[in-house]
Amino acid sequence: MAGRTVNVLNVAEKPSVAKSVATILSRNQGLRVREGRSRYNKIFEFNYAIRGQPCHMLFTSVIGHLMELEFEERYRKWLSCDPADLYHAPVHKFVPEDKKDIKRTLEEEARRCQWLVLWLDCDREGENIAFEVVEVCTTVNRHLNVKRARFSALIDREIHQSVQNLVEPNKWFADAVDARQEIDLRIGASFTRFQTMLMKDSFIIESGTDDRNLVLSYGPCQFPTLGFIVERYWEIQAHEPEEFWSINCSHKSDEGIASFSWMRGHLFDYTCAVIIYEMCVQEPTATVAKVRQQEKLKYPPHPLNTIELEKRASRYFRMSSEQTMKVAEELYQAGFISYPRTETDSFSSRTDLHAIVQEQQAHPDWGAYAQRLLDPGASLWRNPSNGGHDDKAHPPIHPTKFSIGESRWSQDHRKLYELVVRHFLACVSQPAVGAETIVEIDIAGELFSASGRVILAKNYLDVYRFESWGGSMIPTYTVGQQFIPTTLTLDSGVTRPPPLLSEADLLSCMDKEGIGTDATMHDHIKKLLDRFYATKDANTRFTPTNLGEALVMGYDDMGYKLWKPYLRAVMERDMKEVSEGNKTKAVFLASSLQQMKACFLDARLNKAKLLEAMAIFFERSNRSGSNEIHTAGEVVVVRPCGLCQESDMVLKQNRDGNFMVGCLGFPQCRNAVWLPRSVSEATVTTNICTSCSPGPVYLIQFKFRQLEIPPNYNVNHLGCIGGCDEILTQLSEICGTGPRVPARGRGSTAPPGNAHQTNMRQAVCTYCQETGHFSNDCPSHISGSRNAQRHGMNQRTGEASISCNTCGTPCILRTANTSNNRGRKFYTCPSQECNFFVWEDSLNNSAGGGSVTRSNSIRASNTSRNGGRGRGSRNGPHPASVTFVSATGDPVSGRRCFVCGDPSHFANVCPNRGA
DNA sequence: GCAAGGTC
Repeated sequence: MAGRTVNVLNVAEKPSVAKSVATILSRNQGLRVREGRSRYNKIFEFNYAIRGQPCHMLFTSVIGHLMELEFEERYRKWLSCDPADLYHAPVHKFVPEDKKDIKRTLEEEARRCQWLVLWLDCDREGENIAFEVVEVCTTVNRHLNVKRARFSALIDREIHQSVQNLVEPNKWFADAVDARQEIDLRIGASFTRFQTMLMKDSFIIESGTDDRNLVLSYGPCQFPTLGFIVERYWEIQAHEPEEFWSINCSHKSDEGIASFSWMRGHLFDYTCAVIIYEMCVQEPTATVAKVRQQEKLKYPPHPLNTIELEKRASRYFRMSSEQTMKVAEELYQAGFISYPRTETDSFSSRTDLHAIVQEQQAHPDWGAYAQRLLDPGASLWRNPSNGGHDDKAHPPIHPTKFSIGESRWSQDHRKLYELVVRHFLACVSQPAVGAETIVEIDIAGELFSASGRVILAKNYLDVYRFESWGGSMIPTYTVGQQFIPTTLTLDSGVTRPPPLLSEADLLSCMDKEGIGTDATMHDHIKKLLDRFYATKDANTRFTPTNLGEALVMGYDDMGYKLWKPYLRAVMERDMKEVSEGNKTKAVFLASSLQQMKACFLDARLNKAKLLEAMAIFFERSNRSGSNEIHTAGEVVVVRPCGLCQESDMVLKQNRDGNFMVGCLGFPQCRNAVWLPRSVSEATVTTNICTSCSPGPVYLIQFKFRQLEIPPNYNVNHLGCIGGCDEILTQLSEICGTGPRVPARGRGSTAPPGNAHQTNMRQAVCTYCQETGHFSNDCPSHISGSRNAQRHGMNQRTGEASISCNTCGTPCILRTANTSNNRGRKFYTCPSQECNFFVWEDSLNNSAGGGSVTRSNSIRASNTSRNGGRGRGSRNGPHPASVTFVSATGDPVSGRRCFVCGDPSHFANVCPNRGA
């Protein structure tokens, strides 16, 4: 159907694509360039034949979306309408001022063309932009023949194939985006106006910004992002440290030292751990059960996409995702790296990977590595792995131009270019190879293992300096070999809360839940900082501000999961339905907006929840004299923190009204003393306690609620939280302390209307029973080893009624704090030598004979037989060799039950063992 | 003064 030459207007999504495609199609022959109305969007001209039809091709571009969506004028002013009206207020698309010149170029060129070919990116947004271009062009030329070019990479064959097989634009794809835009706008604008006006009227909000500019925005991406941060923060607060025990063993020989860890990991039940430990100590000979040697590979990363670039730049350089994208964009604009906004993490088989490596051979730092890669004799090359993502539009991020660093580059430019190059070189390299040895030993039926690793070939790790693979040597062992452990200890530990979310963690959460796109995730993160919803520390970890926490808490109290990723997930599913033609845009819009409007109206009805949550952190603006004792920001120091020894401990009142004295170093330091629930008022005085340390410990004037304390206690009390105050201790025990209900944590299904808790659990040491620290931080400890612990006398319950059967020292009565036995009392010997332990309730149980002497304590001493006093000092090294002796000083030989002393069985099967 | 999505 060859005939008269037709003029074809071709439009790409960005200038770089217009240039690339024009260059490919023209084969760089007769390609002319001229200026358009917009300085960024050139117009390329050349001749081409589409299916035999001679064409004069004009190739230009837009810069992403050409149009924006906006409410009609009369709804634009914040006070012009009820925010609820924004769910049905008319909206229209328009070309914003900064895109007008692009529009004019399109109009001018479209007038003289017969065909319009759309070269927008082949995703939903691209299809939507295509329809924006169609609207602009067909408005001035109704006779345009509109076609779509589908291409998945800027590669010659693909582009030529694409132009010879033009298709129709996909309206369903564009519709899905239209609907998303409209829903985002209506939800965002309505909630933002509502909550901003509500809060600004009600509270004094310090946000570091001018009150006039304070906007409390709500958005379907920014709020779930904030939700991730708050949820983690709550998880940390709700964490209840739990003590656990593990048995550890080391063995030193001429070849070095091996640390064996218990293959059970750890136990939360102290008694069980002691019983097993005792079995080990009775028969301490270790027998090597298994020696496994295997080759281990550490693979290089997948090719680099945007999210990985952001995560790695954050991890390796602590660069913010926003800065990373800004620098990457500049490197891309200057031609040094490929397009930085890509989901793709696998290279097309058509990419000339060798050519990219070749370019890097001259680099002073990694040039030699690039040369080795290209040397077939070095066998370093490996085809890159496939990460499983492909946006069909862009390749993984890789270097496109060699540079030893340009003079105008900042440090960040240098770092990011280096990361892109090294990552690429790593991708085409062999994995690192290590030889791993795992040794398993058996002590009295318990298994322990130790491992060592030798790196045989670093391979990709030679160039990818950001990753490492630790190696450690252990002595050689053979199966059946026997030895006496150098140390065998029962150690305690405590479970720790997870850390605050890092930027890399946050990006992972967003990626996993589909919040934002690779090109926008960093924007959402930045928005949270700009809105003062969250802060980021030097380690790139995020903490919600009071404002951020209050907003999430308020909506959560209403029972709405507006701060969860579900809303976005549902919208994403609906968008997919629309883009596949299974649901119309009208149906999606109507149902979604109806639901959201109902949610909005309900939220507004329940605004008291939002106000309540805000009132926890902020002062009411319409009340001058708050009757609350401690408002946000007020800091009243009670004492220096003895745990972290860095910060002060201050008096605080939690959301539930309970008082506590907590460390300002929270959440890094979790030292806290909860005060009795019956306290109605607490004021720090200038009086200083004469006995508690570290001081000064300021006395607090308490007022108790009369009805909540026994009649023999005074309503007013000047007390000390340092541990010396019997009255405070007694009232804490009688009235209880701290939160009344568990704090919300991940997946909490707490019904709306719950009182809120911070639940910074009261720290109570299970050894000395003092508040303010856990047993692993107990000052009474001499070392972390259970075998060498000295227990402080319990001030409250120190009245020992029984004595240790080994040393005769009066025992202390303590309270178990493990999940299985919480609240149960037991006796232990305060001596560091004895491992005496007995449940209080078992003493009254006649089945066990009622005698504590049935317990067979064990001690470990060094060979000098000095009674063990020479070992276990806080910093002292372990002795070179240790033999185990029984309580009587005889070498341990026979097996005896720890509970009843019977040599016929072990304690774990003892018929007399307590529950 | 609101959203999220493109991109110079």
